[in-house]
Amino acid sequence: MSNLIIGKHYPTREKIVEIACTLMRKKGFHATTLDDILKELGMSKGSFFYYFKSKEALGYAVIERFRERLMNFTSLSLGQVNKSPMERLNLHFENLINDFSQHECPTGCPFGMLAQELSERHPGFRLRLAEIFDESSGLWQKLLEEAKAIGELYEAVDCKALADFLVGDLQGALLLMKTTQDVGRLKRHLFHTRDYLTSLRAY
Amino acid sequence: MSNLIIGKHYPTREKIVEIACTLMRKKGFHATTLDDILKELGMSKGSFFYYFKSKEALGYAVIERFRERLMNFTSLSLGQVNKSPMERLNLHFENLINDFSQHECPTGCPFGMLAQELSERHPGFRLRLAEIFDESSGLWQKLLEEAKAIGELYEAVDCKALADFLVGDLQGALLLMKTTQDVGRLKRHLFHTRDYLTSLRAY
DNA sequence: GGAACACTCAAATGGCTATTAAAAACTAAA
DNA sequence: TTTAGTTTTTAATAGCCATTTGAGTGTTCC
Repeated sequence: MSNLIIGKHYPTREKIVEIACTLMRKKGFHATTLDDILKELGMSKGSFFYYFKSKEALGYAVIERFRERLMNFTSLSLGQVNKSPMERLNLHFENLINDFSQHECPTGCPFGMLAQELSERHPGFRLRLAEIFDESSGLWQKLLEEAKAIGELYEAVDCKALADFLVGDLQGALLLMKTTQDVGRLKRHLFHTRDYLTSLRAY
Repeated sequence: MSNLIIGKHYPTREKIVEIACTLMRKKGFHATTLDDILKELGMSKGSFFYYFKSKEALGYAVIERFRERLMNFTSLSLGQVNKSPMERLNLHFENLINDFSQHECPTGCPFGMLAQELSERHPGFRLRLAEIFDESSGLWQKLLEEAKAIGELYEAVDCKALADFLVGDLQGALLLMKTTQDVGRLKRHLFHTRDYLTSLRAY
C-alpha cells in the first residue's frame, strides 16, 4: 500500500520540500535545479522521483509550504485579539521588518517571485498564487472591517478594495527591498502605507 | 574596422533586441531562448554572436531598451507643462491603465520581472535595475516638489521618500495585475494611490 | 523464513541551450 | 578584377537538466 498519504510524516519528502523552499526563495524556480537540491541533501535522483512526479509537482508543494508559513506568520500579528485592528496591522508591519532584517540579504516575497517567473508559462501556478494573494487579502479585509466597526476607519471605506491595495502595495515594497538590497526601503515604504491608513481614520 | 560603434544603425542587431524585448517581457529572461528569438527572425545562431558577446549582453541591451521606452512613456504625461503636477500624475496613471488595457493579457512590468528573476544570480542586472527604479523615482520626486511648491502637497511631505513609495507601490500594482490577469486590479489600486496623495494636499 | 512493499542508489537517456568554429556569401573600395 | 572586410550560414561541441530504468537494500507482516 502506498505510503504517500496526506497527513503522514515523510522525513525525506519533508527535507526535499524544505531545501527546495530555501533554494527557490533565493534563486527562483528555474534556477534551482534538482541537482542543487539533492546535492544539498546527499541524495540521488531516484529518491526525488519516488516522492514527486516531476519538478513541477515539487513547485506546487513548495508554494503550499510557503502558504502555510505565510498564514502562520500572519496569525502571529493579526491573531492578537487583545490589540485593536490597527495595532495588529502595525505589529504585522513591524514583524515583517524585523523578519527581513535578520537576513543580511533580503530575498523578497516568494509568491511575488514565483508569480513573475511562472505566471506566463504555467497558468496553474499563476492561478494558485492569485488564490493565495486573494486569501491574504481576505484576512486584511476582515481586519479592516473590524477597524471600521470601532471607528478606526470611516464608514465609506471599501474594505475589500483597500485590502487588495494593501496586498499589492506590500508586494511592491518587497520587490524594491530585494532589488535595492535594503531593508530600510521596506521600512520607509510601510511608513507611507500606515500614513495612508491613518488618513482614513474616522476622526 | 569594426562596425559595432555606438550610434550607428544596425538593422539586424536592432531586430534582435526588439524581438528579445517582446519575448522576454512575456516569458522572462531564462525562458526566452536564443532559438526562440532567432526562429522568430529566421536567422541563425552565428549571426547572434556576431552582434552579442553572450545572452547576458543581450539582457543588458534589452534592459536599456526598456528603459528608453519607460522614459518616453513617462515624458508623455510628466512632460505636459501646461498641466498641474497632480494632473500630470493622474494623466500618467490613466495612460498606464489605457496602455495595459490594450493587451488582452497584461504582462506586468519588465523591470519588476527581471528584478525578481535575475537579482540573485546576476548582481549586475540587479544594480542596473535598481538604478532605473531610482531614476524613475527621481522624476516623481521632481514632480512632487513642484506640487508642494504650488500647494498641492503640504510642506512637511518628504518628496524623495514619497517618490520611492510610489515606485514600489506601482510595481506591486503591476505584479498583482499580472497575476490576476485583470487590468481592473491596476485601476482599483491606483485609485487608492491617488486617494493617498489627495490626503497629503495642503490646507 | 519469505513475500510484499517501501525506499534508495548508480548510471544512463535524451532533449535543450548557450557557445564556437569555419566556411560561404555579400559589399565596397583600389 | 582583386582584395579586404562585413555579415550570414551550416554544422558541430559541450554542458546542463529533468526524467527513466532497473537493480539493490531494508522493513514489515504473515
